[in-house]
Amino acid sequence: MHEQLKLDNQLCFRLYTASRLVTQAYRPLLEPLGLTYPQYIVMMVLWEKDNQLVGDISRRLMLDSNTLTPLLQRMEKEGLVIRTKGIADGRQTLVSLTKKGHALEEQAKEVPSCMASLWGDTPLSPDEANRLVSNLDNIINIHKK
Amino acid sequence: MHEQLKLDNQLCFRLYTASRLVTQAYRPLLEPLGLTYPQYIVMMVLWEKDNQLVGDISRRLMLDSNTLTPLLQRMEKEGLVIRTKGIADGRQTLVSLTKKGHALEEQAKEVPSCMASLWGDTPLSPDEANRLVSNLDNIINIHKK
DNA sequence: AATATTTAAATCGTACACGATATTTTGTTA
DNA sequence: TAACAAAATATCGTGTACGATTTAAATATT
Repeated sequence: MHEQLKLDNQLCFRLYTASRLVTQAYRPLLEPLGLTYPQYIVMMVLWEKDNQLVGDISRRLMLDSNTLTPLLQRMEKEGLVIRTKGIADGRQTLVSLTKKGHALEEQAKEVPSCMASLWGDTPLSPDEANRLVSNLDNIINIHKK
Repeated sequence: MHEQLKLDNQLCFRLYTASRLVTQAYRPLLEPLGLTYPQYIVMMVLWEKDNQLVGDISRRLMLDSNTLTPLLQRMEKEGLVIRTKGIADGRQTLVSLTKKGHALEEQAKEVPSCMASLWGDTPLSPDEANRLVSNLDNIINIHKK
C-alpha cells in the first residue's frame, strides 16, 4: 500500500468534505429564503453592488458562464434578478436585483450569525480562524487562473 | 450593507472555492487514469482495503448511497469494480476491485507527489499544514452526523 | 470596408451531490 | 408466525460544476 495514497493523508479530501458539510449546514437556513448556497453567494455579490455583468460575478466567484448562466436563469425565474442585454456592449449581460431580491437581504442578514452560533463550542480561536482563512486564500491563489 | 454578508468575510465561500480549485487541479492528473476526483477517492478506499460494502465506503467518504450508487455503477461500467449482492445479508452490496482496478494503483501512486509539486513554492510550512489539516478536521467533526 | 480575431455569454453533455422516496431484506414483536 | 418496524441500497428529480463548443458582437488587420 502506497502511504501517500491513503485517504487520511489527503488535504484535498478534507477540503472537499469540509466544503460539502458546511454547505449542507447552510441549507436549513437558506431554504426559508428559497435559496441554494450558490444562489446565496450570487446574491451576496449583488447585495454588495447591484447591476453587475455576468463577467463581474464570474470573476468574483471564480465560476464560469457555463455554471452561472443556468444558475442566473433559475434565479430570474424565481423573480430574484433580471438579466438584460448590455447597452454599450451587446455581448454582455447585466444582472440586476428585483425588488424581491433586494428585500431578501433583510431576511438573509441573520444567516451569518446563525452559522456562527453553530460553531459556538469550536476550539477555533480568532487567531486560529485568521490563519485558516489565510491558508485557504493561499490555496485559492495558487490555483487561480 | 450588512458587514457580515460580505463575501470576503465568509469562511464557507473560501472552503467552497478552495475545494473546487484543488479538485480542478487534480483533473489533468486523473484524466489519464480515466478517473474523476470522486472516483479517485473511492479507489483510494478500495486500494486500502478491498471488498467493502457500500455502507463502509459511505461512512468513510461521508457520501450517501444516492451519490455512491450511481458513481459505483459508472465505475463498474468502466470495469474498475464489481458490485455483488451480499451473501450473509441480502440487502448489502459488496464492492470489489477488478484486475484493472487493482492495476490502476501503480499509475495512481504518482498522483500525490505530482500534486505536492504544484504546491512547491507555497508559503505553507509543515507546521502550518498540520494546523490547517486539524482545523479542517474540526470543521468536519462539527458538522458530521 | 471586408475579413479575421478576440471576447462575453450561452448552450450542450456528462458527472456529481443531495433531499425525498421506493424497494428489498432482515429483525422484532404481538 | 403474521404483521411490523428497521436497515441497506437503489431510484428519482433538481441543481450545480465544468470541459467543449457555439453564437453573436466588438475589435483588430489587411
